[in-house]
Amino acid sequence: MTRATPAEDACTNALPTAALGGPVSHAVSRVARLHRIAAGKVLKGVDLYPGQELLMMHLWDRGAVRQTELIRALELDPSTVTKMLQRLEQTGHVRRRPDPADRRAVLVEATDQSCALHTAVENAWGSLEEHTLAGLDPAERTELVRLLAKVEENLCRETEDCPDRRGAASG
Amino acid sequence: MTRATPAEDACTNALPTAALGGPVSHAVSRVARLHRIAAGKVLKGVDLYPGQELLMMHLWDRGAVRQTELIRALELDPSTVTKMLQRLEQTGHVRRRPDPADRRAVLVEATDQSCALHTAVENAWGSLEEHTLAGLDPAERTELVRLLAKVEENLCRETEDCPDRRGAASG
DNA sequence: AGAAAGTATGTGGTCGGCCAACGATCGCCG
DNA sequence: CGGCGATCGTTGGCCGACCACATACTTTCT
Repeated sequence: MTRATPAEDACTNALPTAALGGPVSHAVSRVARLHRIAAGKVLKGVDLYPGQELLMMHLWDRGAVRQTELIRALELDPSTVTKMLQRLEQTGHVRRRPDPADRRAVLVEATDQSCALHTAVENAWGSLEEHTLAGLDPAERTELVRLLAKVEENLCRETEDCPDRRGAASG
Repeated sequence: MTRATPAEDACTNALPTAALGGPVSHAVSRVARLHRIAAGKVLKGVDLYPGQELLMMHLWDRGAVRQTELIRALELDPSTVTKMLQRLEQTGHVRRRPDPADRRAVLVEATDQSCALHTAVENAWGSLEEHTLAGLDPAERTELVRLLAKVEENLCRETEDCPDRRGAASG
């Protein structure tokens, strides 16, 4: 009677009510957690914590930006970004300077030191992705992305949190 | 060039390098975060924080258990469970008493008060699941679960964290 | 029995992440 | 020019989650 999907059979040995009532919810949490742990391990080598790499990538990608920009791009809480930046600054990955054009704002940019990690991080990120998707053929990968995107949109609608209704794509 | 999948187009307006280098990793983090937020909102009504509901569900499902059992079932760090339990105890959802059979261990069980929430939580969890999967037909849902399970297994292998090689499924 | 190994749990510290509330600016409008 | 709402960022508090380390008890082995 303890039949389960292959992965569940491999990683757990009982299906609590939670799994029956919400298999996807359950799976998402677990996958996310495992993924974060895996990311943490990979990132350890470059002195970054999971979550920080996304921020750094954005910085490497766009150069000096305001925190607001990061907040929007990463879709995180402002306070979260502030604190991440504080630590990142302290570890020398990031530099912050006041925006001459707007004294409320702060411009953030990656330090040269951190730029040295750029490639390493992207490689790590890439191999993590590859590891995550091991055993999935291209069609399955595409499908997974598609389904995940649909789910994301559903949840996005719920939280009503994504600042999309502003036509920012046009500019 | 700003082509993106529908959901990304709906929730973000630019694809950083991160998204290109690891679309699935990216999607998983975001879906998980949004899902957690959604769960948080739903759970607010029952005085629980996201994460706690899984623990409670296990308790409702299995009655009095040891922390070890919870740790194994939820696949969390022991210290995490300890702290969750401390808070849960303080909010009156859970009771802890020493295990007479093993004085190292502690037996945890849901309080009567918390049992009143049982149904509410399961309903909430169910509707969250439904909301998450809105617009996905049964075949897509199955496929999503299947792919997620595969991914989970991949990551599980990496972290080498899942205590599966012990034949506990018999019990 | 007594030491060594193993198990169950707790502590302290660090992070990411959220919310609520606050100080500082900028901008618009009267 | 002066006020007032919107915007940018920060602080404090709290939670989940990790790790490393410490403690208490059990089991096993000599």
